[in-house]
Amino acid sequence: MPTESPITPLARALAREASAVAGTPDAAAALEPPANAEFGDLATNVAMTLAKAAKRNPREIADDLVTRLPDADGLAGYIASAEVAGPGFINLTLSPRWFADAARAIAEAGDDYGRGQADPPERILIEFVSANPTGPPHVGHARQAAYGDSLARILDYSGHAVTREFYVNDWGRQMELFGASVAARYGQLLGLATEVPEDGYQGDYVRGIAERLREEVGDDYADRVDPPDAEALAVFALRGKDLMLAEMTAVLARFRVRFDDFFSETTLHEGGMVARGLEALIASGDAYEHEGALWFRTTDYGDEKDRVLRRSDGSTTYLAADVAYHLDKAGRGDARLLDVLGADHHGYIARLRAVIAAGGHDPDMLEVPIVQLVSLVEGGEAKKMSKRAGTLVTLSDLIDDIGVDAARFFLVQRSHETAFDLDLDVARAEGNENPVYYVQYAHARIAGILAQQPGAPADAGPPDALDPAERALLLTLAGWPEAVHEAERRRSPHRVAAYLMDLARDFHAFYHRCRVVGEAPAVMALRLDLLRATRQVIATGLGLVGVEAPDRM
RNA sequence: GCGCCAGUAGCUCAGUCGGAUAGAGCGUCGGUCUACGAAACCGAAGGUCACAGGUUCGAAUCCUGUCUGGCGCGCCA
Repeated sequence: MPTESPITPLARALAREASAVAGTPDAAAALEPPANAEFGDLATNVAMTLAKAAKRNPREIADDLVTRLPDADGLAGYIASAEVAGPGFINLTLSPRWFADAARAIAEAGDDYGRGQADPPERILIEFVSANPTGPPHVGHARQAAYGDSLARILDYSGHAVTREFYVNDWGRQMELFGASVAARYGQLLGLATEVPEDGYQGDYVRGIAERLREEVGDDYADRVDPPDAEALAVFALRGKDLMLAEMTAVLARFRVRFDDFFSETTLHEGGMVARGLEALIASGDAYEHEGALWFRTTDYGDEKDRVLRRSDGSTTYLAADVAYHLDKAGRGDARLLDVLGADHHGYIARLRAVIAAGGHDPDMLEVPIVQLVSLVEGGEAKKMSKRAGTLVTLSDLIDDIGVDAARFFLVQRSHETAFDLDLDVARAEGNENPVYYVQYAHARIAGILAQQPGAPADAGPPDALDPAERALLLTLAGWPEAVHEAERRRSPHRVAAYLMDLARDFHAFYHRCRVVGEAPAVMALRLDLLRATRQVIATGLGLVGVEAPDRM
């Protein structure tokens, strides 16, 4: 069963009392730890937000409220003190009993603490990475993969029904070029003087593809690649693509990224869906002929200019396939479509929304999170990456270099809306300068203690007093459901990473101030619950961003 | 020129339904291991939140304008 934050019941009780005092039906009560811990455990601005509606001085409302709170339903026994401060803030200090009850509740909720908060739960189709199957995924794809996969995990954890899809651009001129490039490398393996086309794929990985292809077909195509015939090229393109895609899937799996579906663009063309999509747009008046080409009237939906669907030579554009693809996606029964795109595709958003709208759907069902660029820094300088020069850093290279945990944590730690520099020297470090170990170390430390101390004393009751570090740690633990909820609502996995850094910091501070083993039963019981709760939340949180939570390091 | 994203500590970045003295990691300086893991902790230095106006009890946060940076603006994908 999903379990809410232990602060939530307090907030509900507070809102009820505040409404009663102010005489207003609904009180919006923010109840959160204050900026400065000296003010108490929790603070609320409810008196100030109610002041206008109630036409009363906020301090006056606050004064009335603090006299009622300690005895109110749901609060009795939990409020150690309530004071009015500043313009009308109410500062609360909570009793040891509340901390003990809260720690126990979180510890016992296990992996369900923070789960299932989607409001409302929806069927969501998330498409991400969708790298061209003509080459290995690079660092930019790595960021999109880390973002998309983490987001999918968070959406799923929050109660949405998530499908993860990879759109395969396996059609058109680029595939022909890829086939020709593979064919040329295959010819070279047989000692022929075949050359990769000028505008083809020059990367070394094409040799690898050709080698594996040769293992499949042997020398059967020896006399058909110099010069190549059309049928041979088609075979090289198709099999090359399959091999490339298999390799891509394997690397992504290594990166702990999985997909439910791989949707082939070719099936849209061969199945007639592209043609039917264009006909539908013509029928609805959303497409028109001009100078021999077919245009999509995307300006009707807010785009800057209309876009070509079918060129004057009769061939269809990339957009035509995307019309078919998005009409298909929109008709599958999902409430929401998420297209995760790179920053260089942001100009495409208006077009995609136009497709959805022209298909008779609510354009707001489509969300397009844009993942900004990531650049690599090494030795204090930007690492130059060039596809042509072969200095592109692939996802595989990145994993080999800094490891999956560091790569995923770094890539998801920053907001997807911000371009950032990934410092390889820091990410590579296995020591204290690497943030991912800061979080993992907290988990391993707790595992070590709990391994020696199996159970808490039963019925120990709350301790007489609390250490400030205990208060801070529990209040941060109480913030976990809100952190996940925010990550889900804002499509921002980096909120989870930021939360984990905060939690790890509070735990390490707690650890240094508070011993667990050998303390009085009531103290030890609370601290063991804090350890169990912290360990669980770290494990859950790291799991949501695809990072392991080791028991030993 | 138009559009999207950004501009917060020496560096990389959090902070975005407006709240009290703006935070973290790294880096710098100084401390802490004879009790549960020092990959840790404690303390210090370090900020005109790009700039200028506006909204209000209150603005890093909302509005307007300016400047700077990244990306985009094809009958390419």
